[in-house]
Amino acid sequence: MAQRVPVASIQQYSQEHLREVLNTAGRRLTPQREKVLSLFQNLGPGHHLTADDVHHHLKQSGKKVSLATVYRSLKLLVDIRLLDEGEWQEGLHCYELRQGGSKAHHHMVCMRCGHTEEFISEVITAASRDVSQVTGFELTEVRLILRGICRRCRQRSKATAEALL
Amino acid sequence: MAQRVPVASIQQYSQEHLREVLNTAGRRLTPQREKVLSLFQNLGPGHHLTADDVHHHLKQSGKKVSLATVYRSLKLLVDIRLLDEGEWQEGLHCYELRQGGSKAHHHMVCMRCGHTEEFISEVITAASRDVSQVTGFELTEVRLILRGICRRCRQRSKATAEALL
DNA sequence: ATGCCTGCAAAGGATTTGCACCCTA
DNA sequence: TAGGGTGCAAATCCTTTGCAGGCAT
Repeated sequence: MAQRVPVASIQQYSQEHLREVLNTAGRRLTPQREKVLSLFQNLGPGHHLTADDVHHHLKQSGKKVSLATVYRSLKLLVDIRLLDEGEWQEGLHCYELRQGGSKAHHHMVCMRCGHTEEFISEVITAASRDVSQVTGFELTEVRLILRGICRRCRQRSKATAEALL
Repeated sequence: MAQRVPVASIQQYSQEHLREVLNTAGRRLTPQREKVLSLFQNLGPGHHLTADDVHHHLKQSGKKVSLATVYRSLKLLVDIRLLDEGEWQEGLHCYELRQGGSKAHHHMVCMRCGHTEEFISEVITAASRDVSQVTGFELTEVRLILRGICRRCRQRSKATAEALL
């Protein structure tokens, strides 16, 4: 297991990384963009937020960023590959902090409570690479979503069923 | 390989299946719903259409079904599990005929031309089951999307690059 | 200073919904 | 005949965009 790096460092690093990447592209590091990125960093990896979630979180923290700007920043951060975007729950476009390395992590979404777990599978990654290679496909992204009912919800419904007997 | 069943039979079967399922649920088989389902059946499996695509296709065939009804029918057909819904291309909700069996088929989408290939991987299916089992997750659906550049587009851009020399 | 960014509000696109009429079961 | 379905248009929801002023570089 990789050692956990202090949050402060991660933030520091990405803040600089962000400024650098932006400036190189002739774009700017603004307080708004910083706030959006910080939100994800403070929550830590594994959190999936919609644009609206981000807007609300920031508003509650007293950090005002307009919704339009939230949308613009999220898109930007995805371009820069600091965030990932996906529709894990039907109809909900969410963003999450991009995991440090090249590890493709996958999602397991509970259709009852919406809880999302992440996992990594070397087998699946390898299989994806194989399929791509055979097809002459240049693989950029592997995205796997398992949908179903999580353990907690299964136990809950089991308990409910028993109570009805 | 399973023997290929004549299209007519499939249609026949699903038409009846559709009526049966609907009636059982106190709902009705209408010409509109039939037209929407037929469109997918006539195109055959592997076609991904948006609600708007369906609307246009039907209009061109002289079969008028209002867009609102197309939306309502698509949702219904997904509920009945005759169609599958997915966002394979960013921001495009598409529908496709649900493959007969329990085989989870996956998608490989070219980010340049939008072409979509399908494939089946026993390895990935098995790995998904394993992960679910370990986590106590009741698996309902496995959805894998590989994004990248298809062979044709790679060759095309290679040719273009050479022409520029 | 320059011109990229922001906030606001309006525009836009996709999907849903209310309602009066229609038609299947 | 009853009540689910349809078409139409209006309403919603989510996201993008135009514009005037603001602020990094």
